Parts: sequence; C-alpha cells; structure tokens
Amino acid sequence: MQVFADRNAAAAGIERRAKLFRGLADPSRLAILGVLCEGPLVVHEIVKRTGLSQPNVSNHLRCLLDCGLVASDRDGRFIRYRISSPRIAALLNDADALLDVVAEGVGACDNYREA
Amino acid sequence: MQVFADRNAAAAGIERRAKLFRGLADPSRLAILGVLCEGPLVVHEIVKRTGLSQPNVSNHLRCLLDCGLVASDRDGRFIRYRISSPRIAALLNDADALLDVVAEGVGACDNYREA
DNA sequence: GCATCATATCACTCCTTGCTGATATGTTTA
DNA sequence: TAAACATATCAGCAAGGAGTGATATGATGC
Repeated sequence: MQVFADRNAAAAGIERRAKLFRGLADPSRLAILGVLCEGPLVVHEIVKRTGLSQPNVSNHLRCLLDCGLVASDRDGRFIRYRISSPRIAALLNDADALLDVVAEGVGACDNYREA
Repeated sequence: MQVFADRNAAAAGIERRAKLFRGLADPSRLAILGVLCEGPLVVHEIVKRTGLSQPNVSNHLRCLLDCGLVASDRDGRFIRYRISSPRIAALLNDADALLDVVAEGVGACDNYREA
C-alpha cells in the first residue's frame, strides 16, 4: 500500500501545481501579470496597456486575486493591483529560461492551440 | 505606435509562456514529469507509477515530447523517456516555492475546477 | 441627491482539451 | 511467419474555461 500512499500524498501537491499553472496558462492573465510586474496599476491602466476588454480584465483580476497571485488596494474610486510576491516574477523568469532551451519544441507543439 | 510595437513584441513571449504553462497545467502531465524527475522510465513503468491508463500516458508523452519537455530513447522493444532539461525540475521547484506563499489562495480559488 | 466615472458581475456561447475503449503499428522471440 | 508484448493512434464524448455585451455596484463631485 506504500505506493498508493505515496501517490495520494503526491496527488495533493500535483493538484496544487496544476492549479497554479492553470492560473498562469492564459495569455490574458500573463499579459496582466506582465504589466503588473513593472509596478502597481489601476484597472483602466491595465485595460489600456494590454488592449483587453474591461470585463475581461476584471474577470481575470478576480481570478488572480482569489488565487493570491495579485493583491489590491482601494485608492479613491480606483482600485490598484499589484503582484503579491516577487516569486511570481522569479517563476516567470525561470519559465523564460526554460523556454530558451525548449522554445522551438513548444512553438512546434500542436497539441493545443497556437493562440 | 510605440505602445503597439511593444505589445506585439511582448505578445510573442506571452504566447510562448502561455503555451509552456498549458503544457504544465494538467495533473496527468505533472504526474508524469514528477516520476520522470526521479529518473528515466519506460512507458509501462510510468503507467504503473502514476495509475493512469496506457493510452492516456501515451497521449501526454507525445504532447510532452512534441513540446521538447521530455526526450525518448528506444531500448529494445521498450521506449525510455526522460526529462529533457534539469531546468524543468527547477521550474517545478520554483512553483512549489511560490505555492508555499500563496497556497491557501490557490486552494480557495474556484475559478477553475478543483480536480 | 444626481450625474459620472471606475470596476464588478451575469448570462450566454463557442472552442479547446482531456479521457476512454478499441484498434493499429512496431519489435522481439520462437 | 506467427504469437506476444510494448507503445501509439483514432473517434467520440463530456466538461472546463475564455470572451462578449449588457447591466449592476460603488465611489466621487456638483
């Protein structure tokens, strides 16, 4: 039964990882995190910089907020968002480092959509 | 037009990142990468250790192979898979480090499925 | 209190993707 | 060449999640 115990123990960690990566697996959310990595912004600034629609940005911000990847502060009638941890930027940088190695492969992979 | 140029330039990088994260955003693929991080394995060993069905493992291996995240060598009638770069393990560790900070948030986030 | 602006939520549709069962390909041994 | 085993592929189904447009909430200033 040892194998199954290990598997179940690992499963929880795997689910957490999967959920985190799903949070990062959307171009819109990556774009939002990207601009927020450069500094805190209010929503309509994020809309402007990313070119996404306002409800779309709002939806993704809610998602990122629930996941704890961003934090928000009210500022008058604005709400300012920022990344919740510098580790997020670190993770994105690691991803880029990995992409430097496997980029062609990832680009060529047709198992999921191009854009 | 500078803003748009930057946006388009960034878009390519964002798409690459998104694609990489989508590759990592599935529990089955994470389970496979997890066991492969401990050492190379032939397919039926991966099946045994992960508890996934054989066609399912095969499908995900193809995906991971196309993306360049794993590599394979024929060994008689077996095919042995291994992770293609230690950076993959590094990225997974970074993800865990981030999860140590935002774990409750990610766990609580209901924007996408629990399991 | 009313108009205005900033942001959030809702209902809906479409597309993507993962899983399963059956089957095909390919390799080895007899 | 036939049988047995390892792995890959295919068709089809089911569910998740992204985007949009319209609308609701909430804050500010007159």
